[in-house]
Amino acid sequence: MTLDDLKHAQRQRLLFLDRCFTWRGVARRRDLTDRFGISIAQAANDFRAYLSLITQNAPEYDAHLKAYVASPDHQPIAASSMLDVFGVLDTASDDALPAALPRAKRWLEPHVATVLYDAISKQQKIRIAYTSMSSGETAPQWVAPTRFIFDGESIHFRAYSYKRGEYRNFHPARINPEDEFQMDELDTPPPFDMEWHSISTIWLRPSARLTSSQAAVVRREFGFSSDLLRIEIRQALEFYFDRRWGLNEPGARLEKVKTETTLPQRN
Amino acid sequence: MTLDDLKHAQRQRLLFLDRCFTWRGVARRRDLTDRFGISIAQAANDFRAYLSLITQNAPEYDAHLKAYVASPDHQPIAASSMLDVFGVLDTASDDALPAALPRAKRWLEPHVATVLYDAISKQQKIRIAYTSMSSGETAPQWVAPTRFIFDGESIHFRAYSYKRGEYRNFHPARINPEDEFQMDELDTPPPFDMEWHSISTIWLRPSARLTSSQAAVVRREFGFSSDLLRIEIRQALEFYFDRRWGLNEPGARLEKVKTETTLPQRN
DNA sequence: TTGTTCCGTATAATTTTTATACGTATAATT
DNA sequence: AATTATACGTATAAAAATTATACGGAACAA
Repeated sequence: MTLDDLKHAQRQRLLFLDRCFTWRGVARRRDLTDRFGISIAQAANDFRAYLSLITQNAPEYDAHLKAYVASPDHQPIAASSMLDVFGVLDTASDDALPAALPRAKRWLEPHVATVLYDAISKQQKIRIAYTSMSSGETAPQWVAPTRFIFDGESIHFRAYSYKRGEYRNFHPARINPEDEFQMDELDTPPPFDMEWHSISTIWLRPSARLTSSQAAVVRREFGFSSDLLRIEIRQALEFYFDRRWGLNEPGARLEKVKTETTLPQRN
Repeated sequence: MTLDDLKHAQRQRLLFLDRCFTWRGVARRRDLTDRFGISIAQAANDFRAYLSLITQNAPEYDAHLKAYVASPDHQPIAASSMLDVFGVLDTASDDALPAALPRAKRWLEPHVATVLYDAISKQQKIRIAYTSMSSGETAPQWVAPTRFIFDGESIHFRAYSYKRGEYRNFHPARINPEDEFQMDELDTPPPFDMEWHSISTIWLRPSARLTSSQAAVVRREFGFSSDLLRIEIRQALEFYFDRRWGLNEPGARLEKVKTETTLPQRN
């Protein structure tokens, strides 16, 4: 049996169990009943199902701890994001304030989102009143949105700008939400989005001013042991990269070595 | 009936539906069957359940679109994170590269995490070989970890440092993972963590150099209409705030007006 | 018109989950 | 040493959730 044979709900529970074993090292039926509101009988079931998936280095029950303990060589069955990991490690505090830093609540107007989603779905162009952050002016323009993008903080969208004659990344917050959002058929399909389909490969290394033991920490933190860390990204998103990775900050611990861009294979 | 009366699995599905209506403006049974692997009969069930929760401005079926369409005044039944919103807006691309910017894969050694989790659970002190980023030196020290914290990028932990005689935030990547991690009972319970239980209130405003229409965009983006944006945060996490919110970056659009700290009420 | 694709409903069959009872092991308490 | 509490396990019947299936309606395209 594999994870894919399970129903979505149980798969979520086994993935949670997997994260408990990987990051906490221990798990109890209680963890499942608390998180998912299932009965202890079902939780026992889930443990059995999880253990049947693990062939090597399976967790074992420790009667003294009254808990299952992961093997020191435990291999997770799925990768987890840092947020998932924190969800498992955070000792549920009942306090008002969480142990996580609040992120900026970059707000997206639901109405603006639905209008853009509509234009993308129907492949139509739309008239928006867009405020330039360089000039501060707000002017209407026609754009043909193609998709939403995410820079890790807020949601942007990619669209063909008739004003500029090229694809650009737009920020929904700069659209006047009171506007009427006129929509219309495309007269001619917008061109191929070369930047979107090109791949930029960015090579990074620990900042040169770091000592070798500091550089070792940086390698550990970013999970690479070779000389350089290699990141692949759509060229259209490269603009957001430096800020997202904090490369321009005073104490930056990584620095860019080089960037290569590969054009798409057109068939 | 309310959301809380439902089983976890169905609640997740209704929350997903809610996000579809809020951010896409439309939803179909197909969306549920694709995402959760349920049958269309069950998806129809879920729609009925969702609609029974909505008393005002409920979505209605549009026979032309062959989809349920949210009312223009649709009120979401739950808040969503930007990541949740993007999960709904991202038009599932089969491409190799996603439409989201990769975030730095801040790596956490599972073994280090389990050892720290163990020390926190058992309320013991632990000896770690910790590399200072200022001096670059690696030296052993005893700490009493109390909890994990999350700055949005990577996971840290808070611990009482016997070397410094105070609580500090530590970074797991700076611990030498090859170490033996000696553990021991606390001889005396560590003191009250004043910084953790104090609340800092930070007031922000659109950067002074912005025009009024640019400032309006910033207010829209951060979701406030009053003069100042007020953020509450644990004092212990204040250190991470400026970087997380990009206040020190050249083009920062928000600036700090003032910070007030409230000490905890001791009973 | 026909076929397709959405939506809906209803029923029986199947699967998942719960409730319950009972047994074992460990540790703390009496 | 016996008792209690709390973990764990198993097994069974009952309840709930979900599926499979059939059938009907509306919109739309060929």
